[in-house]
Amino acid sequence: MKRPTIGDIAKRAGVSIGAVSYALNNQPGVSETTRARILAIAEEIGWQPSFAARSLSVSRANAVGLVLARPARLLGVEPFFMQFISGLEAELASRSVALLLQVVEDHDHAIEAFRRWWGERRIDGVIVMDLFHQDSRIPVLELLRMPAVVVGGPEGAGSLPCVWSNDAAAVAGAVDYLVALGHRDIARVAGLSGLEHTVTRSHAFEAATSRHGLEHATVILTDYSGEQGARATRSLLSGRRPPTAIIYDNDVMAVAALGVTAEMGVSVPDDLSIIAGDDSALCRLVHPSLTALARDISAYGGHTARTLLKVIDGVEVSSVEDHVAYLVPRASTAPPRGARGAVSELEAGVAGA
Amino acid sequence: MKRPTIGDIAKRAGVSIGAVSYALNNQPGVSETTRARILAIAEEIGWQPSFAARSLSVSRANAVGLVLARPARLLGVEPFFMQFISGLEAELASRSVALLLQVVEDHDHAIEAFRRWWGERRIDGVIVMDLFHQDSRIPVLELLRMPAVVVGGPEGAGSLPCVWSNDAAAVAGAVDYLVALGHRDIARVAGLSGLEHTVTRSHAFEAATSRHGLEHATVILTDYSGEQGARATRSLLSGRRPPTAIIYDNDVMAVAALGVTAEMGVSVPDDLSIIAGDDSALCRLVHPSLTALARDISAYGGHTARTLLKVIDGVEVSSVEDHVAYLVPRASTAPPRGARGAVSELEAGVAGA
DNA sequence: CTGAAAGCGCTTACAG
DNA sequence: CTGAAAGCGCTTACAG
Repeated sequence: MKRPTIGDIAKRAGVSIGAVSYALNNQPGVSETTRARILAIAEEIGWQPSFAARSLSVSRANAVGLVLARPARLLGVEPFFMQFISGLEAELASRSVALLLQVVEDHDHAIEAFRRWWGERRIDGVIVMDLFHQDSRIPVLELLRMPAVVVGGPEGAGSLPCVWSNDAAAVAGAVDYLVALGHRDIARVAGLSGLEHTVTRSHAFEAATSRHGLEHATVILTDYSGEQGARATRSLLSGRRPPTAIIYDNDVMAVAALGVTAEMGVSVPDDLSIIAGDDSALCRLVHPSLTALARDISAYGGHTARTLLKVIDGVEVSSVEDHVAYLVPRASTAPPRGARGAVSELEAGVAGA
Repeated sequence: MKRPTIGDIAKRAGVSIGAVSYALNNQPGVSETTRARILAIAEEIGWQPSFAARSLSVSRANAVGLVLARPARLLGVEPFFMQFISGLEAELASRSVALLLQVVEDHDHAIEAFRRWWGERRIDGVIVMDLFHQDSRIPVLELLRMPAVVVGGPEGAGSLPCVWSNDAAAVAGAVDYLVALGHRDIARVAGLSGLEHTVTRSHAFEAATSRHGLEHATVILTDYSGEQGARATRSLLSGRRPPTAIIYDNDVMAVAALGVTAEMGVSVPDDLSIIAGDDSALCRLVHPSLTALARDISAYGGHTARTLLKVIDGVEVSSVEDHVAYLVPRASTAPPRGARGAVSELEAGVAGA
């Protein structure tokens, strides 16, 4: 009933354990016939390598760590994470690398987890999500010389390799689209102010709106939660000059905004156009369905996994760009009332001519 | 630059590695003074135990596995999972047990993962989610004599310990509430037909509705996705005798239903009352906010973790009951139009007397 | 191509 | 209380 070891195989095959090891690992050093015999015996007695023993010998954990530093409350509603993790995990599993997951409160605890896991040689590398501006995790990882890949960047990733998506271009594209529809009053409800990509997106938003000569380009910062998204929306719509379009930094807040418009009697998209910053099933669930900036999040996770495995294998990797998010127009965006009237008049004029 | 081992500590302290091991593990066999000296040295040179070496010696992995067998698409939108995992992980982390996460396509792949992890002694136990009726994973785990705890049950969990919540009572309570409001036509949009708790809930729904003498208690099965939730809602509302209240098996479908009612011009809660089977931030995000069956999912995860750790420690555990979900009334439920009229007449009558 | 042996970094009886 | 040694199950130079 005890689990079989290579010693048991060696005994049965009448060879040394070294030979068994070579055979099992497809190394030269055994004849094809003995290799076949050894493999057959291993199969027969149901041998499986001891993970700990192998780890100890080759000093490799075959595992990577992911430490999420967001409250469970926010992680839960945000479809992004589970989707990213799925893609990440699928790629890792295909190379028999395990994923260790930990959820912590802040970066200090994340760093503690890195230190412990790495010190124990329990993981071969980590992936860093939710990159902050001046992120305290980066210098620690650099110091530990720990294989790591940052999701986001490249600004703020320090010397660590990163997999990123051009957020600035995506935001600019969204603004361009709204302007093309005729909007002049566009606001943005952003995520956590500490996040590097919030900074990037805000800069891009400002650049794009001022390029188009828009003046009232308000930005409100939130924690990504539906509550704060709703609050920001109420405040924008109650202002002296309410925007005719709002771009949200995720889908959860955009959905919450839809609730606020219903509550305030604001019609979407007639009175207000809404763009969700992430696209998930949520955006198609609600009515009207939400125009969104879409990306294949699962593939992004897979891309990240492959990059980390390269880094662990000692391949020199710097920054890798993933696809830019693209706009998926749905029912929540349309020309603003005024502009539509203008278009109609124009059409009428043309028709009359 | 090489990582320090207990050998290094022993050399510095001028003792044997055995003594160091005893000191580090708080075992008797060393005097307090040498223990203190050894601990100080360990601290000083930044020693951390090699996870693999320790695992190999004590033959314990200090890790548990979680294999999710749902498509990423569904995992992502469902806030339940991330919340459950957070609670689970927090409890595991507090005892320095790691969580290995894998996402697979079906139960066969899940079983394969169990076999591999267990064979490699990479985990000490697993937790089984989404228990199916006649679940193929159960007999395998029983055969492997692998520590495991089932989330759900106790029906269908076989001889495995489980942590469950009384779904039947929760559903019955929801039906009672709707009936008390005056509803007589109540439908249920259920989740995956293969899931054990779908069966349990359907039985409870039938029992409750027939106890109240309701006749048109339709049940429609779905895959939990918003798409299918929306489709089921459309079909119910387009029927010859549309229900005045619908109970959904999760929150995602209830949100989707809200989209459908908007699209069809059905007013919630005037024309239709909606109850969501899970409560998450989503239910408060939308407008009208959704009445829901609420539970502390994170605590449920923690409870599950503690139970599994007990099982791993050899404690005899059978089935453990977690809290029953309770109804959180919000804006999506109200008396049906007819009944409210009736109540008004009644009041009028009373007032007139 | 094969065997005997050292080593990975711990834990734990077993003698002193 | 302490030291020397075997053992956990592998991998990998090193001789034949």
